[in-house]
Amino acid sequence: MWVFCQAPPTIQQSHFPLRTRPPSRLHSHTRHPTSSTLRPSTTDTNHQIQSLCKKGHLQQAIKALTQEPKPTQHTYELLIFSCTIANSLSDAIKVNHRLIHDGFDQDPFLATKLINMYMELGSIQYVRQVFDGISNRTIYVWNAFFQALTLSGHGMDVFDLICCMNSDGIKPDRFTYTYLLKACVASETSVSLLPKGKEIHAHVLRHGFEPNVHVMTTLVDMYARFGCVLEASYVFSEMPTRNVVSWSAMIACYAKNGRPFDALQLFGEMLLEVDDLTPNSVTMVSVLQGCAALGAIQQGKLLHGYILRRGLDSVLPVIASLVTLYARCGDLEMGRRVFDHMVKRDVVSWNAMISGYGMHGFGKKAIEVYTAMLCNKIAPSPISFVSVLGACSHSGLVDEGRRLFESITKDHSMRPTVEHYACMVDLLGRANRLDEAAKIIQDMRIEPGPKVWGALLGSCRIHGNVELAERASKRLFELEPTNAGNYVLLAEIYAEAQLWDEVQRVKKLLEAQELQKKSGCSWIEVKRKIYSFASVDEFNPHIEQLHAFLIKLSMEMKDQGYRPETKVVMYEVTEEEKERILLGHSEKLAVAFGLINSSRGETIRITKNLRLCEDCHSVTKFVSKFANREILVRDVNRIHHFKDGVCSCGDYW
DNA sequence: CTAGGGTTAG
Repeated sequence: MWVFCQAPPTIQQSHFPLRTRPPSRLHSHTRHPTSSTLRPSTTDTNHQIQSLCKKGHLQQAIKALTQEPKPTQHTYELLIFSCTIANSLSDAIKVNHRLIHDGFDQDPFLATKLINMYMELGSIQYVRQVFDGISNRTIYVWNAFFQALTLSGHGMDVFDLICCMNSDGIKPDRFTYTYLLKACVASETSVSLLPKGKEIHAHVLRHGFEPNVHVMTTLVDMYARFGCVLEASYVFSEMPTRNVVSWSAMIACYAKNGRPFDALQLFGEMLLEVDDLTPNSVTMVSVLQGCAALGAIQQGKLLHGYILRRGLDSVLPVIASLVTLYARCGDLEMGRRVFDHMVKRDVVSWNAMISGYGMHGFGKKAIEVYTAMLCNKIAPSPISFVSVLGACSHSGLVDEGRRLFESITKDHSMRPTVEHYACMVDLLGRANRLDEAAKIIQDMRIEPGPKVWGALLGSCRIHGNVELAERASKRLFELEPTNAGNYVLLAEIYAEAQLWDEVQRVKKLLEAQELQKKSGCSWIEVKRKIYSFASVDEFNPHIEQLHAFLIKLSMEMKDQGYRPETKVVMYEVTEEEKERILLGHSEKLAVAFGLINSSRGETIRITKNLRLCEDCHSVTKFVSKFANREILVRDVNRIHHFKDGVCSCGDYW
């Protein structure tokens, strides 16, 4: 078990001159022969244009350009830079025309600059025009073009072009490889480009780029984005040299691919590294994510302290992650406090706060924060709407949600995405307005994806609607045949309706594809250590004690009116057997463990990987009353706050 | 001219 280690010293040595080399010239590659280095005395107008550019007076610079018969390469370099800063495509085109007129169109240095400029200005057509227009293509020109294609989502084109580059006799360099790898993950194709990525990986090794940290880190990141944790960790472990970025990439890989524990563990290893490796804000964001996923609030508070000591507490992404950490760990007040202390807030930090309130079931509060954001003149992002609609959904605020959904188009002139539709279906479905939810899908102007149908199926599960569930699952089985969750949901719906033949049929579908139901798992943090419990777990060292505890508890509760919700058990077995299965649910084990291993008055915080089942929910309500304990359970959807026999979700989840 | 990061999610 990873225990947090001592933070490295905060103060860094800085006796040495920070710059060991004099500032180099911008680029070492071919400059135009007319460049100022070869022709020291250039005209006054050239000087004038250059200084106007440096002062940011682009319009005047362009005006002066018309009066200069022989602008130099350097003059054009500065003009191009100015157009980028001014974000003016029309001026860029003007300058470009004049540049061609002056015979610089075959200058690879300026072509590279032009490509970068048009990329910044978001015009891939002009990028292509520049590239097509130049025959003297240096590796810089190729790389700039690849970068532009990759960043604009045209990564696929890169793979065709690499052949042309080869036949031009130009060899890919370390920069080319990073762009190629990025193109694999950045391309929007229906088929995965993972095989392509592996192919490039082989090239990288064969051509001796293994010592290059940038290339190798990009490889780690590529595998991470394809969800190939094993491959990523292999590349990482084989890297001859690693720096903060490589470590951060690997930690992020774990955090993003459902391996939060490994993320924290790797962070611990990073702190122990002897080299002067100091985690930075980017590292901390991923570590905080890991902590939030684990619900490890004690570890999280240590990290918060570390962040304060390191002075990283003014970095926006770090604060947003802290807000989320506290919210997801159940300490909404602390999240709010962090949020309130922010000097400047961007849309992401507002979103974090909105969703924080949402997952705790404070829908009205979430809408309040959303409104406050608008008052602060922060434009909502698509995620703002997902957050606030999700909040409405958890609190059953149907009308408010409807209004917000309409405001997406009406007030913010944005188009609702599938995610937004999924939120609406969830909102209506949960509120048992299944027909309206189905109608939303019917009237959708975009293709309802798996998220939308999934939201409908989930609602059918809550309200036991077999007929609609069959319709939704039929579509889902087509759209994502290998998602076990969909089969399980349908089976649960059949089981609740006592349609055992159908349950068997769905289970067979699952087995035929060798898919498995995700097994339930709950965990709890005690003295900075995580203890996890699985639903069928005879190897757990505490299991006998916990079972005895639960059996006793269940008898006491039965005297007080508790009736096991045996309908949630998906097996056709006796009532007695069902009760036994229910008592073995991971969440109850975690609650029992928490009660045994914490002191009175201490809040018990549990995290679960699936949705809370009805029986666990009602048992936890009982326990909160009889043991007089506050219990927080975070399931996949939201946070349940149990106190005095009631849950904050109002039995609506 | 290069690499890693925040908010949402049935």
